[in-house]
Amino acid sequence: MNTNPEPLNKEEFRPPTLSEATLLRMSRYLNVLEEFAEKEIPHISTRKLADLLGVNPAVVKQDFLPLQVKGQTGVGYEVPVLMQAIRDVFLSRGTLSFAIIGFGNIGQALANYVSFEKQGFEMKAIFDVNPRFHQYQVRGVPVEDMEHMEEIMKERQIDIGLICTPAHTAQDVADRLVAAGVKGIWNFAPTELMVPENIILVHEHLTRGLLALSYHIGQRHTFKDESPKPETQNVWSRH
Amino acid sequence: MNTNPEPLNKEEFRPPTLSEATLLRMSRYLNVLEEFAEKEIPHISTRKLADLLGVNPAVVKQDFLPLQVKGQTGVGYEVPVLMQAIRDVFLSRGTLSFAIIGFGNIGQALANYVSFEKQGFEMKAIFDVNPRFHQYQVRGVPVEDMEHMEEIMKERQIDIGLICTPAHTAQDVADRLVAAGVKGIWNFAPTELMVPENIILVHEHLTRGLLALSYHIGQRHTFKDESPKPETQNVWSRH
DNA sequence: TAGATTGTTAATCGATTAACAATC
DNA sequence: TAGATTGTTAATCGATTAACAATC
Repeated sequence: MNTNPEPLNKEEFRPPTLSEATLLRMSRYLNVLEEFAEKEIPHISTRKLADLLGVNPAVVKQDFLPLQVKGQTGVGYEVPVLMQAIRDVFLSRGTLSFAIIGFGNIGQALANYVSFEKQGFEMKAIFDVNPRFHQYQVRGVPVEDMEHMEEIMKERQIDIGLICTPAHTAQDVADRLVAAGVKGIWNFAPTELMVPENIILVHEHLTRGLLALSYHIGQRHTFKDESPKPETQNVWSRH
Repeated sequence: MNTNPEPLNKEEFRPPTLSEATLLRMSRYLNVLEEFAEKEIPHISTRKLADLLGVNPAVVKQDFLPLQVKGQTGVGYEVPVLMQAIRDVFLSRGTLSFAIIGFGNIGQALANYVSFEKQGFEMKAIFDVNPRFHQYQVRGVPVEDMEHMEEIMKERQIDIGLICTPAHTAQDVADRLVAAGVKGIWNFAPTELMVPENIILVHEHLTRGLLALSYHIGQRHTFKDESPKPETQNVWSRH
């Protein structure tokens, strides 16, 4: 991408460029660190983290390389310090606000999903075309009609839109979210979307899980079974 | 991986080994193909598919390499044929049944998520510890107490368990699912799990999306802006 | 034919893994 | 000290991309 080796001479903090694989692991590290913090376990090593996620310890070390954090040789990392360092990478710009579009099954589940708040994200609006939902509210946020969505979202300066509508209206909603000035879109509808270059688009591929499961089960029960299967001795591990 | 070039002499169909990245794209191809089938568009090319997903056409060609399907030079693939070929990779062993454990927000959303049925998966049970849910049912499937979960699941020969409980009980549920004889687990709780080698475990990392969004928005609005945006002219003086 | 696309091989790129000196 | 772990460099591996002959 960047071929000419320009010297890095600005030393102010800048979040490093992370691959999608690293980003995924980072969110998993954060889950683990939150558990450890709750249990007041003071330290954690790359080895431990790797064991928990089922990855090679070297990958954890590589992930931490660009972080603004120092571990203690022979001991590991301080849980709160490491946790903060990872959060800083993600939330360097402060907290973000979001709106949910579509108050169907998934929309309702996400509106009630408190983990988002715990991570510092604020739900500022919920929209649905169906009038029967307009009487509802979730933790103080009412379900509103979609007619004035753009104005409402601009007014409340909402950063992210969560598309929870059926697939055939998702592109339409995406266009309106762009018009409403969002910086990013999180798409839960099982369809591909077109958005301008400057909009961050994250797709939640819910059927991927089902298909991956089906594929791997098919693989295992067709071919792995050929060899051992004395109840496989239950070797517990992460994978 | 396989260095010695052993001749492929069994020509019965065997699903090829697919990477996680390929598996994810496969599920996206399927989404697109279903849309095209609905609109009765007869053909699709790797170029078109690549454009829709935002990937390089070469990656699509590579993904299709192990598929049991032939495209027409100069035309592309027949939509129904390609769709079936992809489904065959995933569902080679027939349909799978699943149970939902935990009838909270996410559990309810998944129980009502009809796409699973459309893909040929059958919901055979729903469990929750809370008695107030035991009066409910979703499309004929009642919410049952967790006490006899293992027996019920064995009896109904359920293949997959969807963990939709809070994080702190997820490992416990996983252990019981293993005891109940599932082949795979789909974990929606934000925690890492230990399961035996022979159990397929798929993790749905719901906070990943939020963090990825936050990270990319931070990146873009901090550094991409450096070029245009007149306020950020910022001539950096070295010292 | 001209234009488009498949299907494959080889080249490139990036991510994972191994290895180990430094250090608590 | 002995044992454990960090932090980094180099090697390996696998996935993506490029290129192009074959073909409709």
